[in-house]
Amino acid sequence: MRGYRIGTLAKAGGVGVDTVRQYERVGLIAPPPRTAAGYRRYGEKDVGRLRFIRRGRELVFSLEELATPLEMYASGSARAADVLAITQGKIAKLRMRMPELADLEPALIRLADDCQPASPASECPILAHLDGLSQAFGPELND
Amino acid sequence: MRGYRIGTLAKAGGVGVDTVRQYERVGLIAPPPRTAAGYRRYGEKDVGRLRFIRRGRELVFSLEELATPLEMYASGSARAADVLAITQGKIAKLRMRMPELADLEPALIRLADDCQPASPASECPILAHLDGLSQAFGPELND
DNA sequence: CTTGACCCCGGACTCGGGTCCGGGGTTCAT
DNA sequence: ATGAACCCCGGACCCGAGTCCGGGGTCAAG
Repeated sequence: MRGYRIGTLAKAGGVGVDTVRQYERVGLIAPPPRTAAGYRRYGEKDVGRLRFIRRGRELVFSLEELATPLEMYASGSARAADVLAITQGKIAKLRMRMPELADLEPALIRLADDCQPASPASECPILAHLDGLSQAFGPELND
Repeated sequence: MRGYRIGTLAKAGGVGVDTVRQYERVGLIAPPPRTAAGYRRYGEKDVGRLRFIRRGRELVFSLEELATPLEMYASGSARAADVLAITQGKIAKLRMRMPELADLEPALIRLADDCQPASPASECPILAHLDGLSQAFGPELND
């Protein structure tokens, strides 16, 4: 019998069997054809799709965010303009977050380098910096 | 009476009142002193701390991940080495994710530019690319 | 001295994303 | 033809991170 069954697919995609079924439930993966006995049978494309989802999850994307384009693709009905809009929204979000992440890494590295491993935490520059973040914003709130 | 009360703090930190209390519950923010009437009274440091948490949340960090360094700081007991270890772990994680994000953005932009907004989704290059991700991995699983 | 805005608390609820359970069928190699 | 390994299903359960509720106290201004 041709194709993957759910366990094989799950392994290939790096997720659990339950997770695959979950994805099907929420509509992220189309209900596959079944064998006579009712077993799900998946193809090569499903492996790719599953990997894509997992990859997306590992980054920033919610299942819902992944669902929309996949869904549109499945029903050949959606217009590309819609996809474009979604994509641009995603880009905007990434734009906002990326520099913060980019800033963070070297800062952490520098701080880690400065660390005197034996000293008490109260002298740790990482923590000092962490605390220092409270500056740079100047609120004048007082009740 | 000196200091912020919870509503003011929440506003300053850009979160809800309930969220502040939630953070206190889970130990991310120390229980502040209270007025005679039982109102929480916060200081400048708390504003910074709250902002730090929110900032962290907006990126990739879970509350738990944020808790550890904050906690260590609170109890001056922790050794800087521990903080260093945590920080380096974080850096490693960022290293893994950053390039993926960095790759993603221009790819999305390029694809968006290519989009013919009026065409059916089946011709959308974004979706094509999405589907194309299934290549680049070559599994030889078959049962 | 009332009104409205604020605060207290604990517990319940939501939502997303899984993960586990249990009773039962299928497949396949030995 | 029997046991291990796999699959079915639905529903229960879990966790993180909030968010809402409801009954009650506080406080300042009009």
